[in-house]
Order: sequence, then structure tokens, then C-alpha cells
Amino acid sequence: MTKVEEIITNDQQRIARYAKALGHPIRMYVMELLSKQSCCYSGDLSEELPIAKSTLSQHLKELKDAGLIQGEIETPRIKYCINKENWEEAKSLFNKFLGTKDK
Amino acid sequence: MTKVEEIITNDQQRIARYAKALGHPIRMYVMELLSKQSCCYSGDLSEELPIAKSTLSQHLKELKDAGLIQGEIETPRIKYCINKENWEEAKSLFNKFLGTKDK
DNA sequence: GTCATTGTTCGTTAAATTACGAACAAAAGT
DNA sequence: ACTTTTGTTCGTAATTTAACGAACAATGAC
Repeated sequence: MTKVEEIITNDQQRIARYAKALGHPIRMYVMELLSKQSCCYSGDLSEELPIAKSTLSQHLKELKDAGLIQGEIETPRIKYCINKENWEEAKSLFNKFLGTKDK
Repeated sequence: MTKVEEIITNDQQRIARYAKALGHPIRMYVMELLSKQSCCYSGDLSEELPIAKSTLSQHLKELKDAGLIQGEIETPRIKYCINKENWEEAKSLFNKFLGTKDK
């Protein structure tokens, strides 16, 4: 009868999308790293993390598809950093949701 | 070689668990509702939301299993509310992650 | 050109997620 | 006892997720 879009707000859709992307320890690890040190190389991640590089690649793709990170080619490596614009949006959405006073 | 637990912190595991639970629009909707109005009945949710009640039940179970909500029998209905203790932990973890100043 | 290096894509597999309706269980009302 | 209300559980199906290794592509070094 009623459609999802009439009930679930756009913000809820978006924050759920971000939350989903953060819903894995490896991806949390990457995001936390990036929020601390501005950028990283997947080769370095691949060394520290005990997972196949193809698996890591998939996780990075997840984060990229969710808009949380972006990759920049810096041959022969790829430099990953936070996607500032979307990250700001995500933070704003989470802060609002969490009832934090700012924003 | 190295184990996941040596790399991924406990906090990262926990916040990822919470994020995963929040990674669906329906569940975001419920959590947002509960953070506003302290409690709700799944019957009411079932009416507003265009999904089967069995599906809703599953989503509520997800949130319950993640520790974000708790159900209290109030026959014949079930009253759902935030699980305060875990919600505080989740907020604290998210705030730390998001780089918010408080907490 | 050939060889490393770096990271993605492919193919596969196992498990988890999402969704539905039907069946079921519990408890209160008649 | 029967019915109604409320919500969970069951059975099923389609899709997505997570993981691996092998194969592949791009680029720089030899």
C-alpha cells in the first residue's frame, strides 16, 4: 500500500547506507585510520591486515561505492583518502542522529 | 599469519557491529523513532511501515541482537525501547570515531 | 622487449541478509 | 472452550556479502 519512500526519509536512507558501509571491522579499521592520517596506500593496508588483497580490494570498493573514500592514482600505488564532502555529510547525519549538540 | 584480533581493536569490532545493525533504512527509522519518543509498539510500526510483520520482526530482532533495543512484554503488545546502556556505548564509540568534541 | 610491482577483476564457494506468507504461540476477552 | 489480538517462528526464495586464489592490466624499472 504505502511506499517506503513516503515513510523512510532521504536522510534515513543515506545514513543507513553509510552505516552499512561501516558495518565491517576491516572497513571501520580503514576509516579510522583515514580519519587520523588523511591518506593511506592499499599496499600498506594489505601488509598489516591478515586478509587476501582481493578481499581488501573489495572492502575498499565498498567504501568507495558508499562515497566514504576516494582513490587517487599515484603510480604505481593508489592513494586512498577520505571523501571529504560525503564524510562531512555522514558526520552531520550521524551527529544529528546521535543527538550531539553541534551541527 | 597475523590474527585479526591483533590488528582490529575491540572498539572497532563493536562499533562495526552497531553500524551493521543500523545499516538498513527500516532499522534506522526505528532507532530514530526510539531516540525521539522513548518507546514504541511493534504493532504501530507494522502499521506505518509497508513491510510484512514477519519482516519487521526480523529487523527488530536484529536491533535486539546488536543490543540497541530491548523489548518488554506488556500484554498483549510488546513495548520496545532503547537499550540505554549499549546505546550510550554506541554513541560514545561513534562520537569518538566521528571526532566530536564531547565524551 | 621483459620483468617486477601494484592492485583490480574473475570465478567460485559458503554464509548471511532480506523478504514474504503461513503456521504457530500466548494471553485476554466473550 | 472459542475467538481475537499480537507478535514470533518456520519454510522458502532471491539477493548480497565475504572470502579466497588465480588471472589479468597498467606502469615503471632493467
